Amino acid sequence: MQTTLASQSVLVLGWCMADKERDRSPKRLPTSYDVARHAGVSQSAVSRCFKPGGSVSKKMRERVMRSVELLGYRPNAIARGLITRRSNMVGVIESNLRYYPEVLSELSRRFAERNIQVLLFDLDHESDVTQVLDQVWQHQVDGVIAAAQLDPQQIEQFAQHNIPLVFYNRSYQDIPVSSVCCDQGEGERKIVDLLVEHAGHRSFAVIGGPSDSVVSLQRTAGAIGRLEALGVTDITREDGDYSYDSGRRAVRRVMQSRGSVPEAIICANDMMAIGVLDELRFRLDIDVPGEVSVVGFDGSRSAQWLSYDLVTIEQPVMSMAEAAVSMLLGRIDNDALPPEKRTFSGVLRAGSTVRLSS
Amino acid sequence: MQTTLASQSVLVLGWCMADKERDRSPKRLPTSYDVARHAGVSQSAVSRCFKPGGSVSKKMRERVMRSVELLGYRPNAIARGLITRRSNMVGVIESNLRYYPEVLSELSRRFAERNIQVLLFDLDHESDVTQVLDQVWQHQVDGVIAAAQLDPQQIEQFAQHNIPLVFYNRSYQDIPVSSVCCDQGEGERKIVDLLVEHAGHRSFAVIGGPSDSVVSLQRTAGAIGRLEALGVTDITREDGDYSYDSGRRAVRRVMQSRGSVPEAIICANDMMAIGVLDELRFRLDIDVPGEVSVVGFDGSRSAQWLSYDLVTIEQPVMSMAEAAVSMLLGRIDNDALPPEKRTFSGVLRAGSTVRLSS
DNA sequence: CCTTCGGCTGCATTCGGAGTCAAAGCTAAA
DNA sequence: TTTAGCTTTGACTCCGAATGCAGCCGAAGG
Repeated sequence: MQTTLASQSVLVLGWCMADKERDRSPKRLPTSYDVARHAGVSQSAVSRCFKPGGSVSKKMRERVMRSVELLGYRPNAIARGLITRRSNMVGVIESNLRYYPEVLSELSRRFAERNIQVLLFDLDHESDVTQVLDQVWQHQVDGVIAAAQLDPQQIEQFAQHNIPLVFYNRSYQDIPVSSVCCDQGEGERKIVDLLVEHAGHRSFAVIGGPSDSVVSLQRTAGAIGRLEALGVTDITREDGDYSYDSGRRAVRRVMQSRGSVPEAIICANDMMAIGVLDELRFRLDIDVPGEVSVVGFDGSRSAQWLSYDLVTIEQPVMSMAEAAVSMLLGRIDNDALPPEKRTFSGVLRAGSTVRLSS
Repeated sequence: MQTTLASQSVLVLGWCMADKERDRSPKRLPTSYDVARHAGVSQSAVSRCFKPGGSVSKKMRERVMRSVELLGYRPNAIARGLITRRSNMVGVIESNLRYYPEVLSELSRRFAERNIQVLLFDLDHESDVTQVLDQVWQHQVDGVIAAAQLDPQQIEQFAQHNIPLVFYNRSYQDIPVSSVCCDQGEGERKIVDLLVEHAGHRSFAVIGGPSDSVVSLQRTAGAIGRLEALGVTDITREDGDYSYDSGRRAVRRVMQSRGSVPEAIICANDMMAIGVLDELRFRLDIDVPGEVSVVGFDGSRSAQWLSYDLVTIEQPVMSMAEAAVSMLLGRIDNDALPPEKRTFSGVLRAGSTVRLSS
């Protein structure tokens, strides 16, 4: 239909008058050419008015801006992106959006402040990355923040495509790649020390997260490693999938397999810890912290709710998000910046789910 | 390594043959021209190979695809978008991301299935829309799902720009615009009927959400309207901001202002209801449901946790997300589709925070 | 053997803004 | 008044993929 319209207008207007009198179909946004024609200047001039520090006289700028206002012109980010090779979009790959909304929210806000848009890639499982990466390449994002596990080959692709990549809470020891992490192992060690040294516990259950989550592996490995280092041998291990329900189920299995309640239950995240708490209190009728201590990891909102008041490790989400954003933007502006790994310590949150021996 | 391959092949083929031997800087992604040259065909042919139903012979397709594999070519979505005027991106404007992650998660997943990317716009307050809209126009999204309030003028801009718009949980009675909603008023009526008719309550507190949230207004108006229709006059009103803490504070104010506990407290969302529950039980030492009934709205995950087991209205998030996505895509494919408003009923969730008189 | 028809293919153009370059305008000094 | 030196401006090209059109080729039919 556009074509029909176009040829009609050519017919009506005749060829001679305007050099390029393409018909702008009514619903089409005005382009820089439209503004230029309206203001009686060249397209380059319009473009320069939108470039910070562009060489334009005051008079020209005013004149152009008046037409811009009048026509409601907005520069077309797609066209700009094509020529500048900058889309002003970053990709955020996240696999547990529903459990960790704060992270995305913080990231998106900080990018928005800098006029950068977030293209969202939400994974069902961390293992689904492959299809998603294809989309990432196609959309020419300027950089990517990955809160999901990539394999070394995939990371290498980022280097080849020259797209900056910053991991959020995933670290790779052997690969030179930027990351912002909360020190999972250290956090678990703090927790174990508390449980063993201050609470005097000697029998444990460790409830891990999904097997494709490296963070979960690090947390459970950290906890178990420290327990063993302290000479604790009574450790029951069960896994969940980070969800509340899986925490409830896991604690049942713990009870079944060991026949009695351990002195402490260490969960790979808060959500499962909350499930464990509820199952213990409301289904198994076991008192926390009277009969068993329960701890989590994350420092999520709900951990602080009065019903739970969970002992956990708080990840400094704000600082981590800020770090991730500034690292990524730094690498977008200067692709010579070397990979950098930043690790934040989690903070032990006091709560009432651990029985401290007095 | 891919790049190495590419330049090698160029080297082998020699310079003379290609008319436009522009230097492809090493880290630059291969373009359709590179593929064309490598396969010894025209750029149009490459392009056609990526168009479903494109007119290409089997032999040609195989040949091109071999080069595509070898060079690691991926069509550039930006360039494509410029010429097709389709970015294959939709904008999602959301203001309460941290409270309602499921919605975004569901939307994003369903769009991803259809190979459409989500450009995220997260607002601090619903009132911040203006700046965000500018970004929306610039990025040439194909459509927008708005879980935030827009004013009529802003809605009109979507029409002018010919960008399909579907509201999620915001409705406008007088303006012809598409929306998917949960019937807030009906939900509250169900709740009030339960509290008045089955529980026999006659004194109420209503805790509303932030004043710039229309959904909150609809909910509180629905509740209060029904209460008055049933002849209830003892209604205390306080407002929060949807957060847990604001729920706790609000219930304190309720107690202060009326001096005693009402028979039931109706909250504009689950999060505040949970705050109310915790404050009542752990700070004010008031039994729920023994001394007061508490109800929420949303049907969020945490409402179902055993510690709360909240009576609430469950919004059919899956159906609503699916509806929103298909409505939007429908209007993107066919801009003649008229506005459509779809309303889903919420489902009353039984729980243990209401004392039913036997 | 020639024509016709349909399927493939390549050429050239298009999308909208950015940047290069040379020309034009302006100011100030000679 | 002239000229050097600077700022401002416009013409033109480019980014990378999609597509209308014309030409080409092969198969089938006369």
